[in-house]
Amino acid sequence: MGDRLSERSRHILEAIIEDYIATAEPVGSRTITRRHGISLSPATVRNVMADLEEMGLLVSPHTSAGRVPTEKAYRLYVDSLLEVRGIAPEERDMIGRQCNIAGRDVGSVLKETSRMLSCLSRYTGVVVAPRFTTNMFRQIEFVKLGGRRVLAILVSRSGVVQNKIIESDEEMGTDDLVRMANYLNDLLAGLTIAEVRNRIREEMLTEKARYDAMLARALRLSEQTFAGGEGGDASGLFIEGQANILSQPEFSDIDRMREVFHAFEEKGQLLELLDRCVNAEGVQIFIGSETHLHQMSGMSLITSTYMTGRDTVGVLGVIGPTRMGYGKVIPIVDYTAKLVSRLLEME
Amino acid sequence: MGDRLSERSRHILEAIIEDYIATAEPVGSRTITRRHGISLSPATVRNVMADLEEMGLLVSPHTSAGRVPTEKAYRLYVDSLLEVRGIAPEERDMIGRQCNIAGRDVGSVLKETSRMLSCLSRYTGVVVAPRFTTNMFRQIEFVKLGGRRVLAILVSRSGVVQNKIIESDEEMGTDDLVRMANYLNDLLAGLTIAEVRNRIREEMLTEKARYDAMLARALRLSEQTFAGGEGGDASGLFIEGQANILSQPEFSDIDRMREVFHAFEEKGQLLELLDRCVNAEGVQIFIGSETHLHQMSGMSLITSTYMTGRDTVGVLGVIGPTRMGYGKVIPIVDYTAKLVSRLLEME
DNA sequence: GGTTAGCACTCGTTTGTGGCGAGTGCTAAC
DNA sequence: GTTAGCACTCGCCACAAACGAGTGCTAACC
Repeated sequence: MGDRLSERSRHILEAIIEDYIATAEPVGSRTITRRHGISLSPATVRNVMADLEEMGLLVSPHTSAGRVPTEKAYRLYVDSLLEVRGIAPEERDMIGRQCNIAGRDVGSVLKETSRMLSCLSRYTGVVVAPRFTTNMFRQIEFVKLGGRRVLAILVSRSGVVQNKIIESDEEMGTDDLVRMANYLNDLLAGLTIAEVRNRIREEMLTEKARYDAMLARALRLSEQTFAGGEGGDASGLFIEGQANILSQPEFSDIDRMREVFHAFEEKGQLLELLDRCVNAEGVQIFIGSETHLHQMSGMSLITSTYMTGRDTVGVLGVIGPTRMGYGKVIPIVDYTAKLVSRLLEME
Repeated sequence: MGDRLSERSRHILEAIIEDYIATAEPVGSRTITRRHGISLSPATVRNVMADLEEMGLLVSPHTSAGRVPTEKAYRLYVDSLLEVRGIAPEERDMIGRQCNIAGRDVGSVLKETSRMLSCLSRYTGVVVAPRFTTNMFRQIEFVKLGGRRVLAILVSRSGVVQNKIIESDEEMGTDDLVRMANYLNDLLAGLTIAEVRNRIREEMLTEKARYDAMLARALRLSEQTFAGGEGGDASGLFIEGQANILSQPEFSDIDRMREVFHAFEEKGQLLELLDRCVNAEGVQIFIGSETHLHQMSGMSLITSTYMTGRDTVGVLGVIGPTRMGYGKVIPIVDYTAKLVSRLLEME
């Protein structure tokens, strides 16, 4: 009854988990013996199962049902039982085929990636664009709209475009706007967006700005451009294939499902969770409550990071039930992340 | 038994529809008499109901249940029974509060509008951005990315921004790109995006273009920029509040719901339907099968058009069950469309 | 001592039955 | 034309019985 698992117990546990992943039904001792490799009697298996239950790796929904793996069991499974196969060739081909960037914008590529993740995994795909603020500044342009409205267009080093409509104090000519943009492009070259904000504030305090009206105006305009974070729409979270989770038997409960969809619509908390993944390199796995999101209970998240430049990093992954085909999904996420990195190399 | 409805029948039908909208339960003769204004015995009401059923305005799910309105009944209801009240002041305020455009981009405003529609109606909000191709050209800019990649940024008259990464044949300097953009901005001023495409093709055939390498390059670059329609991500359809339809009792059937969500994810067919609304001015209503989308059976759509300029027109609206609160939703859609038009006036 | 056959037991699921009640259609009286 | 009365239909619910998958325990086996 030690905490160490015997080879046999591990084997049985693995069989149970894989059976449960495949069928979504509690697994009985009988079923296991019929399955591959295990030539023991049901009674023996039952003994082992009782042990596993005591260790907190299995639970039975009720006395006369089979056993179901706990989160702890899944954790053990992905950490030491599961050996990840490489990605299937046909999957690799499909990912490759999706990926040509010419004629598209970064946003649409990321959205398409999310869709592809959902399509291959049969769960829900998520892609988070790199935080705009950690991006390098590349270029700013101003376009005159009607009246005092000016459209500011911001391009980051990694080719992500943001635009904002700005209500300026006074009407400005097209020439003025071009000159301002040139000035700002010089001033802000090579900074991150976060640094840009500080730089603008500093610059506003200089003598030069105080006496040159045009300069002051340029700075005021840019201040508004860089104000207020990511800006609405560009929350940069692409969730695709939500409908896939409707097929999962664990979500036949309508209230449960509403909760999940609400979490998807809110995006805020999910984004927070995914943002935390930025720091860890490589594939990360959150099982059930490990996400610390109660709306996501019963769900797992597999993520990996991708890069669009030396140090601009985004996150992509797959959300599915804890009873997820980890062995299949992990290589998909891994390979996709690497491919997207290659694709968006922009420096 | 004439096809003409008596005043009394109309009154009863209206009561049935409104009761059913409120409760989602088949309505019995008894219930009706208890409701407002009708002081007849249940037996009389039953006679009337039998007539209405024969006219195809009501059906009963089974013999001992009440009656349920048919699509035909809803159509009659919105056409001649329902008198649309103005929008409630608190709703108007909420819409007004959402709407400031400064510091945001057109896309995020539209997305927010969709969210607001869903929030007020408690159904699902949809907003279609104006077709990019019917938009007037305002400005083009090129930004040099790494290697031979160029980022093309396209601004339409109405302030909508599109960007595309282009793989050019040869590496180009920043100065070249600026010069090209200037040339193209002159060339294409005042055309619609659709006209722009033809103009580029014409221009490529002129003597001038044949002997001026820079010009030819500019044209090739712009050709790629304008190729291939709306470009991926910017399908320009914003659907928000999908989770709201989960609360509707008619979608307690999980398969039914999966179908609806699939339709939302595909977007293609829905977009087609909404595109057709562009031509009709004012509020339009599609009830059930009138949408001609079988995935949308049992659902209704209320739309209105909005403008972002003299002749760039988009569509917004609400999707809900046929058993929708038409009286409440119609003014919301109407008012929102007018407000968005005012907000996005850009000329 | 680990393994296994046998067996009583548990408990969710399915099936069947009867009563209840909402609602109808019909008929006859007002 | 309207209404009361009444028999009838049919979904829904509660309860009970039969079923069966699966368990835990015990005793025998190698």
